[in-house]
Amino acid sequence: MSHSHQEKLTQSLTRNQQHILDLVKQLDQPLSAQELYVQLRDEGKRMGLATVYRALETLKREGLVQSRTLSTGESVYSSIKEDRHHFTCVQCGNSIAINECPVHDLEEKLDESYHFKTYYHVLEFFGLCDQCQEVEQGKV
Amino acid sequence: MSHSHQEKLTQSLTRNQQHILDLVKQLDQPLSAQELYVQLRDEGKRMGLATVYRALETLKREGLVQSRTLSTGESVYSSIKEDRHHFTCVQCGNSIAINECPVHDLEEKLDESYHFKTYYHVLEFFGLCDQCQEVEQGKV
DNA sequence: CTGGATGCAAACGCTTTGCAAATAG
DNA sequence: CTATTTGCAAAGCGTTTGCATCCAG
Repeated sequence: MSHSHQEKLTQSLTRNQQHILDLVKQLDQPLSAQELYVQLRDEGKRMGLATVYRALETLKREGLVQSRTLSTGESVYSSIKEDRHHFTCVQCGNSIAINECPVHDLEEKLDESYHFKTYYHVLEFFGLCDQCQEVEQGKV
Repeated sequence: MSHSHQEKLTQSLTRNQQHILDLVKQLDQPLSAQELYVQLRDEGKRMGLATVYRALETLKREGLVQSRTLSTGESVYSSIKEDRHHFTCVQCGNSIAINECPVHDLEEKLDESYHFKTYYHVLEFFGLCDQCQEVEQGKV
């Protein structure tokens, strides 16, 4: 049971939890619990859907995985390599990824002044995308 | 049917939509659709729960109301006066409001370069709060 | 008259939970 | 042997939707 290069975890990971973490890490895009469940099944790593949900919750608590909630209400999970922020259109619901992030300085300050231990942050912009602005103005 | 000081709305608001917007504006904290529903009922402004949901969606599309999703999965709605960001503990689920916001400059830049029309943004930090860090370390 | 708004109840879909069996240490 | 984890199916719960009715213009 090798935990590869993990730091000081509160508890060690179970086999299933490790499988899920490995999968999330190797993916380049966030997936929902159900999508991860299917993916794992296809890889031969069979486990119950409830286990996937429970494992993701554990991994989140451990700071190993992050999640964001889509406009549909479902959560998607990804590893905490880098920030990936989004603009979401309140009209069509589409999301566009954004690279810039002006938050790191503030993050450090908050951790100090509030004694937080921040694992990650989520920054989302909401408004109208280019196309939906045109639709609203009757241009289309 | 006076729309007070609203700008160029795509469509005019119905009476119920106006009631909901008024209520959201006068509240100092975000409420869920169901909480708003109860509040409206208590004020004598009776309407169906579905109407509240539909109205909030409309108000959001119009850029008159903003929402954020709690860790429980439910959405809470508030007016777009000012940003109010949060730190949420992945362990206990508690949220703490934060005043600082380093995002405005970026917001303008994005609107320009992507042709977005940003109504509002949401910034959330996730990690361990002071107390839960201590619990994890066995200090409690 | 006509299209949108509304209310109600049923349906949805993601997530959580109860419980017994399997597993870890 | 005891504490956890797991799987399955059954709830749970906020939200959405179908449909008949109501209302505004």
